[in-house]
Amino acid sequence: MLQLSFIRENKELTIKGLRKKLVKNPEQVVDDLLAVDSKRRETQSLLDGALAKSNAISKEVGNLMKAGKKDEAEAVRLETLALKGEAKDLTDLLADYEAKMQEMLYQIPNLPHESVPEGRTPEDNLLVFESERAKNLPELGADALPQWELIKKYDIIDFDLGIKIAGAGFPVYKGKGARLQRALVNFFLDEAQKAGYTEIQPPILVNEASGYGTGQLPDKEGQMYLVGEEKLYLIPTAEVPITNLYRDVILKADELPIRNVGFTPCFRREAGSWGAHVRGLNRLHQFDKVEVVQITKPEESYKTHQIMCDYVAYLLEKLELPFRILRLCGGDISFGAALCNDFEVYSAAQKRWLEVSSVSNFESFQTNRLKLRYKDETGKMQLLHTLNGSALALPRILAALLENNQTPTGINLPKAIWEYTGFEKI
RNA sequence: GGAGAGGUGCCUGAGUGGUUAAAGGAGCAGUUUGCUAAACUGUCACCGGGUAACUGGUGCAUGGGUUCGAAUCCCAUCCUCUCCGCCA
Repeated sequence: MLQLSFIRENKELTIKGLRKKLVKNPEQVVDDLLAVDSKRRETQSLLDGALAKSNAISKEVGNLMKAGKKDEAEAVRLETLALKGEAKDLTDLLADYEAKMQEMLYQIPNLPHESVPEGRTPEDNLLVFESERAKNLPELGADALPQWELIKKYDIIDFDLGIKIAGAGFPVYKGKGARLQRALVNFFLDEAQKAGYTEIQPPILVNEASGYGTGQLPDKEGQMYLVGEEKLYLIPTAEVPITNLYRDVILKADELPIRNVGFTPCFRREAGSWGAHVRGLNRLHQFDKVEVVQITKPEESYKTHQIMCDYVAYLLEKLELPFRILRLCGGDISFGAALCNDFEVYSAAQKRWLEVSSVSNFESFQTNRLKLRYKDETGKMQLLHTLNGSALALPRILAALLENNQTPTGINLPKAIWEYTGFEKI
């Protein structure tokens, strides 16, 4: 959620940013918001005056009662009836304006960073980096198998069993498949720890307030699983619980930056997004992911974003995967992000690029909802910045590893994870 | 699931209708100091008004209600803890 004071003071900048994010009629959106805001403030002033008067009268009644002047107190008491009605009306009016403003603010996306390219579709995303392996893509020959065939051939993941016990999109990992997945998780967690992140094991169900805190609600209501009668949501990413640990928190400057990493399963309904390219591991309702989350001072967040991107790139190099980095354009970047770099690995049998990580800077968009702040050097309360990124999402990494490393005699795993798998080959 | 207790600021914790989020502690800042300690002073958040000093309002789990006036009384909801039961 954008800060109202920012919009008020930077109207043109806001409109420009919203236009880049392809918001329709940004002038109208901002004007409507500011109109409600100005009425709200006007109403608040009137209400404050009425309440101040009423407080004074109450005090007077109290004093008269204490002094034993009961009749005078009674007379003053009668005077307040009109005032009371007025205050009630103003209170209701103010509540209306506040609710309306809140609703409008929730609908407004974050403003994109200046380095975000203009654009509408994924084709408009900007290629910012290609790894050496990406410049020299592996050629597998005509008989190369896509991941869904390899999975069957080596019997490491069973989709039919998943359908039997849960439904499509819930794979069952078996034998070396399960072991490989666990090995990758441990590899990612150990690397993150070496890079300075603290490991967190959060709940994977969260309440409504947490959904609002990180911005999944109300924007993506239908994309999360709602569980039971408790109104709890299955998390779509560890970002949600790990960032919400800091909801309603005022941090001290010396506690910053916060660097957390968490491994969780992630659940996504993916309503309406099933199509031709979602076979096998490409899109799932449940998948595992290791997520890194940082909370920084505002002036450090872009430097941190770069560090996080470098870290993800380092992991992909260790896994010997060809990858590229795309800077998402205004039309493709998510609702709450100011800047987002997508990491894609090349899956050589499908001959497709698969997104395995998004590293985003939310600036103060989440912390404004979370009320996550710190006192800066001058003693002023300031919203912090949040960033997060996958490091990494498992299924597509698995897909690329299987496809790119297939040989007639088996699948050769990258050296970096041998000590975790206990085998070098599937 | 049964019974009970409770939710007040960063923490402890008083407060059963009348100025006040008491009081203490922690942390931080300032003063003092050769240094440290001690002492003293200041220090909750949010929304308004004001260039500013300052000032109005709101907040005692949440939402309603009663009252001139609510932390305090009433209703509903949420959460936590204890004991019993069940149980990974």
